Amino acid sequence: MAKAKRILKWQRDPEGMRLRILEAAKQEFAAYGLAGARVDRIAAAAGANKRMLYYHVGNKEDLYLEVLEGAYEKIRAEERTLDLEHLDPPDAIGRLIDFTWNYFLRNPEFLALLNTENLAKAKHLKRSTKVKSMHSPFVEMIRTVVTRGVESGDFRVAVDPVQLYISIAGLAFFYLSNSATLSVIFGRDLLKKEARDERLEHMIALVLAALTGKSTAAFVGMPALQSLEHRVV
Amino acid sequence: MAKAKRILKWQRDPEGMRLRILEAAKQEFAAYGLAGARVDRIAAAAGANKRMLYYHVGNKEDLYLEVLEGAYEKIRAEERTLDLEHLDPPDAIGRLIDFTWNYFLRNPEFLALLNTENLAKAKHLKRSTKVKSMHSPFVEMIRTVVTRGVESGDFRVAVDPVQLYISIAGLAFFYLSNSATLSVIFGRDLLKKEARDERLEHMIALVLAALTGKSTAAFVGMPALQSLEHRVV
DNA sequence: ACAGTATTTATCCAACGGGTTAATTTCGGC
DNA sequence: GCCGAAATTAACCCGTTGGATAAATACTGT
Repeated sequence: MAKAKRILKWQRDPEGMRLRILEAAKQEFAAYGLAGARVDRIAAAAGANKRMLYYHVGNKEDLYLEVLEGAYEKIRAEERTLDLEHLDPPDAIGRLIDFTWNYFLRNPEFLALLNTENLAKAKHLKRSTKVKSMHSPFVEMIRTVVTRGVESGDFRVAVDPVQLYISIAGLAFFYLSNSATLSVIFGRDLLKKEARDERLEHMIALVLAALTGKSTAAFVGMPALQSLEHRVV
Repeated sequence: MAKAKRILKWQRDPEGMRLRILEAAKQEFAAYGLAGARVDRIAAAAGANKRMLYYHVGNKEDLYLEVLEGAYEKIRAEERTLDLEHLDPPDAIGRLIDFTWNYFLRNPEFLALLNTENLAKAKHLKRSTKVKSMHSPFVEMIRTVVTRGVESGDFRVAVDPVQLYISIAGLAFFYLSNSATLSVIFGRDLLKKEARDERLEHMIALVLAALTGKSTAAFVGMPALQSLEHRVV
């Protein structure tokens, strides 16, 4: 966590301060939820005085909403860099699953923030004009991929793209978001490398088998697939 | 919420009081999370004096753990009544999905409690000897169903039962737990009757298509399946 | 009856936590 | 150089909240 630079007494840095506050707030809200988050801790982590939060952003809920909006903006931005258009339909779906999985892995705070917001019954999201205008490009992407797949004969059947999107997200989200309790229940560490690889393989195999009708690696015991993801953004 | 009976002054009812406290606590923790829950609200909802919580259960965290344990006990009890053994493998999987879906629908607090516990990185669950000894019968159930399915030729491939269980739970859990934010994002009410029916159909079709290799209703546009669930417990 | 214990009520309080007030310091423009 | 707005700090306010104390009341066994 970047500490405030105090060369002599202090320096002005409004933009930097704002960013540090939002980053600290993201970590805090992700770690403790909205009610559990502490304004003082955010300020301390940001290397700021508590008063700064109110000066630069607003009260706790404003801060929370801004963090949430930022989280959505970030994933939407990355989603847009994925162009599934010129991939083979099965590859496109595999890539989508791979991206979703790795995005969640790389951004665990995003999962926690979504859970927090759902606990609040999306109260803040509903008020956010910003987020509502950022519709995910995925649904249309998926729709065209599915259509292409059906036309080419790669896919046996058409699926509602919203259902498919929720399914793919759900397969990844639940595993990661609930890894703590699941690891206790099943008595094995679901976050260790091998377990993560196995999970990705399973998800891709499950979805592709359903769509194409052909079995793939995880279902017939082949070695793990290489992750398709490269650095995005 | 059952109010304390005050016929004349007050009556003793330790067991009833305890149950009312736990029920009220469950609702409160599910609605606000651990940090957001208020001890006074729990007491009020239970028709009890706040002191009773500490007398009958313990402090806030003890109360929370007891609620969590109760939630696990309840689902495990219902799970045990489902015997998938003498069903056709595909029917058994369908029934499992149907049960999971409807259990989550009937017990939304369970979803919220799990999320809360995962936010706490399963800290309480780890300490609970009670929960750790209550393993879900599903994993073994699924293992034998899958084996039978492969032997009978109904299923093309063997799957790790833990992966399959997590996938089935995830398909249902994510949809329901995140229905608030997803409904905003997609601009449609995911909890209305038709949407719920459609989701169940989709989940069953997805998993069975992957396992059996045959397309089913949702994938070819047939009318909705009837829910298989009957009252349990 | 009555003694003793279990259960419940009525208050209280110290710490916490979000938010505010007011004073201080930096720095760009003139 | 210096003025005024912007940025930052320090200190405080005050309602909330988890938890505690102590007194009152109901029930049980004898």
